[in-house]
Amino acid sequence: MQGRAKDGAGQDRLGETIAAITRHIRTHDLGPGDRLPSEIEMSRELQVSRTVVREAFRSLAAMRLIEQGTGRRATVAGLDYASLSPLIEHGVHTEQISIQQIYDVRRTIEARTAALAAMRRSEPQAAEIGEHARVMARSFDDLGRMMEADIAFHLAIAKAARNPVFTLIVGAFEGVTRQTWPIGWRSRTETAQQELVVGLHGELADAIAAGNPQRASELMSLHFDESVRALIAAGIV
Amino acid sequence: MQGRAKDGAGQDRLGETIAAITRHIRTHDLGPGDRLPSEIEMSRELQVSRTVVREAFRSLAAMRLIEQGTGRRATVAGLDYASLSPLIEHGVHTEQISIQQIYDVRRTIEARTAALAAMRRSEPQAAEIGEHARVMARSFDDLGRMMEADIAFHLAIAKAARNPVFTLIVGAFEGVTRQTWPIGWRSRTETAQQELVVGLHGELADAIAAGNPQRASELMSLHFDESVRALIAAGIV
DNA sequence: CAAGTCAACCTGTATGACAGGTTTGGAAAA
DNA sequence: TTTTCCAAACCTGTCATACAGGTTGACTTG
Repeated sequence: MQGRAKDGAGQDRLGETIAAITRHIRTHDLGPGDRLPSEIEMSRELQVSRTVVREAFRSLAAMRLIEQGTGRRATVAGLDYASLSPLIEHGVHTEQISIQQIYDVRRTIEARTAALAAMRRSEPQAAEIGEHARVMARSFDDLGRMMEADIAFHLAIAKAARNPVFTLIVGAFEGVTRQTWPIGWRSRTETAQQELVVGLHGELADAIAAGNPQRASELMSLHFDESVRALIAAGIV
Repeated sequence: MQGRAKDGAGQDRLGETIAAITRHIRTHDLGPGDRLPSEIEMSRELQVSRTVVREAFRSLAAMRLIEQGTGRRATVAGLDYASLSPLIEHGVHTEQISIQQIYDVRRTIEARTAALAAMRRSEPQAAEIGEHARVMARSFDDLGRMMEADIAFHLAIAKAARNPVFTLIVGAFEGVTRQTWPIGWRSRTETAQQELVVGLHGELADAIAAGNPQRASELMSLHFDESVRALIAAGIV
């Protein structure tokens, strides 16, 4: 064991190793799918044990900057909101975030994605959005399917907005939505209310297909107003 | 070694351990600052090696759901956007996100935080926002200080909006901002342009202090319009 | 009762080992 | 020559053990 760390630099081996890996990605100009050095290679290069390198890789994998798999080299990851959902859920479970606060953010973001989608959506995207709305309309007997169609609907709109950051944010709320959706639905006791919600999705899909950003944005805002009312009616704060 | 995993469940020890830890937090109703079991305790309980438990803890720490420190038990973490900045930076470096896309998201979000801040800010918060604007106004000779004041200004507004999710999102862009701010500033070659930008911050602070959400929102939008023009002038896409 | 001390506990890191998945070069077959 | 197939080399996942150094809490001492 020779002078490994302590040579002027700090002694935060893990942090430095994480930095070294991200630096490697940048300096080698790696993109999604490109392979990273093996753990042993990296440990030799940085003069730290494989243990530290492993924890560094794991940390990056947890943030979804890289992807790992048994026997396979780690690869640079594409953008993925999977690491955001747990963060939001954690905030909600520990009562640092309220559901209403999430809805306020979603209204703000999704009014914009709806407008952008109306301007930028491709034909297949418009079709997909419409299809999700239609699935919802015929899933009154299968709420699980309706919920998934609802989530897919909003995500498809975000994707049609052609700005991955919006997709990231909308996706971040997916986990929480899956947990609160049934509550919100059940709170809409009148059939008329339920049909209104589903109908709103259809109109929104039409506005986006018709390329009417103003109306799309308005409908999305209406949708969230209604949702917040439903949640309040269900006693959710 | 007796029947550890493989007993009906899957064999993804790491994933299961992570799930077990988050479950522990939920079932014991732990909040920020509360201590988690030690690694050895956890490994005995889940019948996995300390190695796996360590990697699980590390993964959660990377997502900032828990906090670790040498010799100390891991504790549940408060909401923190520190894990989001690297994600956004990764997206930018790998060219999956453009700076303009980030600005579009920021405009959307921050027009709303400005309006909310105008409605909800406390007196100290209004004072803090104003102070950041004033620091900017007298830092033409120290761009590092001006940049930090600018970043702090926007974050203070997000906090004054009293919705932690907005703070999370605004904070997520901090890292990227720190890398692109100087470029944007330099592209404003005319002194008049530079004074306009700084002046806008002052007016925004005033609108928030005066409790004028409409104007605060408008000013924030103007600010981002100007910023995008500056970035385009600098050749940033 | 306050301050200081120490033992028990805990995390960070290193090393070595091995199971089982993945890659890859080259041999064998077409 | 090209394609197919296979075994060796390589790689990650997990376990066990060891020890340095930070933290904590209880016990001792003033």
